[in-house]
Amino acid sequence: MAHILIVDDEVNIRTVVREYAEFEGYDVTEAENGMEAVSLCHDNDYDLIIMDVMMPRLDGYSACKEIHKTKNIPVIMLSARGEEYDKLFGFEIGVDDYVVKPFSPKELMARVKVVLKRNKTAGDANQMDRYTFEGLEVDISGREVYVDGKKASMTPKEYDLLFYLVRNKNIALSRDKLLEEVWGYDFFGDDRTVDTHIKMLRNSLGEYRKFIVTLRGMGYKFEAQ
Amino acid sequence: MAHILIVDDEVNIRTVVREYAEFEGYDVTEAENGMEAVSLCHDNDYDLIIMDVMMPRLDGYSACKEIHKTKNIPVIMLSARGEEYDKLFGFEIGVDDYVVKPFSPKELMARVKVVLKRNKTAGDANQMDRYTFEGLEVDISGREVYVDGKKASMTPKEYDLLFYLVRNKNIALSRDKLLEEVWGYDFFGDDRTVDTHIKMLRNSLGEYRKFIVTLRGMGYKFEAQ
DNA sequence: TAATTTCTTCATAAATTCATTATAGCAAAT
DNA sequence: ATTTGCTATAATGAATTTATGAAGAAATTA
Repeated sequence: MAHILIVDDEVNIRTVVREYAEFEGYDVTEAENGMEAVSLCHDNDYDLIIMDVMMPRLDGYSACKEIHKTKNIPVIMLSARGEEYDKLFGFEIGVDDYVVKPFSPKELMARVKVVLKRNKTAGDANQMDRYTFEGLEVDISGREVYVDGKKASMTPKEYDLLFYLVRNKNIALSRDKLLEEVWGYDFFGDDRTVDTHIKMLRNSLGEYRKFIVTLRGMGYKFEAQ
Repeated sequence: MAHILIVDDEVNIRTVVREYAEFEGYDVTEAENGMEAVSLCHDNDYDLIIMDVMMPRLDGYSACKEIHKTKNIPVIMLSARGEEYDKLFGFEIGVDDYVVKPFSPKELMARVKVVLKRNKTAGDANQMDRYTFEGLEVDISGREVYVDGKKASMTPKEYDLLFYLVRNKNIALSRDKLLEEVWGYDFFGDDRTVDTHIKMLRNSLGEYRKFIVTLRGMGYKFEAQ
């Protein structure tokens, strides 16, 4: 069943939403503010976020933007009446729906249902994830890479490694982390294996090898945008 | 550009919405009640319907149900405050969004934008059921395949496999994914079964076998256009 | 039930890719 | 400037993966 993250600084709101959501059969996790939500999303996968706009530490919009940098999770915003400008703005940055406070939990649940259903069918087959960095195009769903418009042919490990790096762009990744995520938790080989594959990947990327940065004493990072 | 049908018995509302919609670049048609809307939808194709709930002759919900019997057009409902039961009910019968009267035209336009965008990506796949790739014709609804105009006779699994590949063309598909989607979740056989059927499918496709690409270490992909 | 078609598994050869090692090269610290 | 530790690269044998043909099992049809 779907896992929902509820982000609000008022414990009463969290509790009410949690109760209704759990009654509907969803798993629920709570966060007190945007900062906590971002951190939780970094380490976990949620299917939907219900988030207040006004919160201490990090507001709902900023948190939404931050989370969407790395993950594509639908968001329902809880906002006070009369924040129309924010509404227009919010749809732009990837908010899926708004519920105005004070809200009816029933209506909120109806909207949760709709948003989840919508994203289920969308994400199933045709969720395109395609990235462009200057002349480098990385089409993860199509498992294709173009260097200056020309298709690069790479080995499986090169694809897997590049896709993982791109998905986690601008995040430092240790060799251990890469081995665990790209090779699998059951791989107990040499650290240097990563180096070799980074080398081959760099060759495949030509001038765009520059996006793969060596973090001396640490690992690697895909640095772009 | 998108064509919008506005259904409301109050001419002032229709006019305001029309002006904002046309400013955004949409084509607009008006209807006075549900009956008229149903009749218009019977003869024309609209991309979105904005419809009031309360109308003489035929109310919004009934009209929505009636229209959805034959066409899959997204609907935004205009409703008065405090119609919560209706909201829950509406999501069930295929209403995409609600806007509460009195509404801000700006907000309405923001929601129009979201709903259209959502349905653009979703509706794309559902309509087309016949594909042509050079001399290869794939008629999914007719369950027929033509190679250079000549009907190819294939086994059930070959059809199912090809249709799934074509429906998800340019998307990398793992053997597990194919087994799950084409064979069913209750198939617990060998991975290599896919290979064998790919082989037979390729033979059936003759020169157009080229569209089925092997993704080493991963699976297969139908690559075309 | 028998005949026919289709499906799945298995074995093998060919092709590709991988992990490791050794060595050279580079960067930071002393 | 030298040392130390880390990274880049090339080479190679091992391992993995795919294509294919064949055969028995299963399902469908007559």
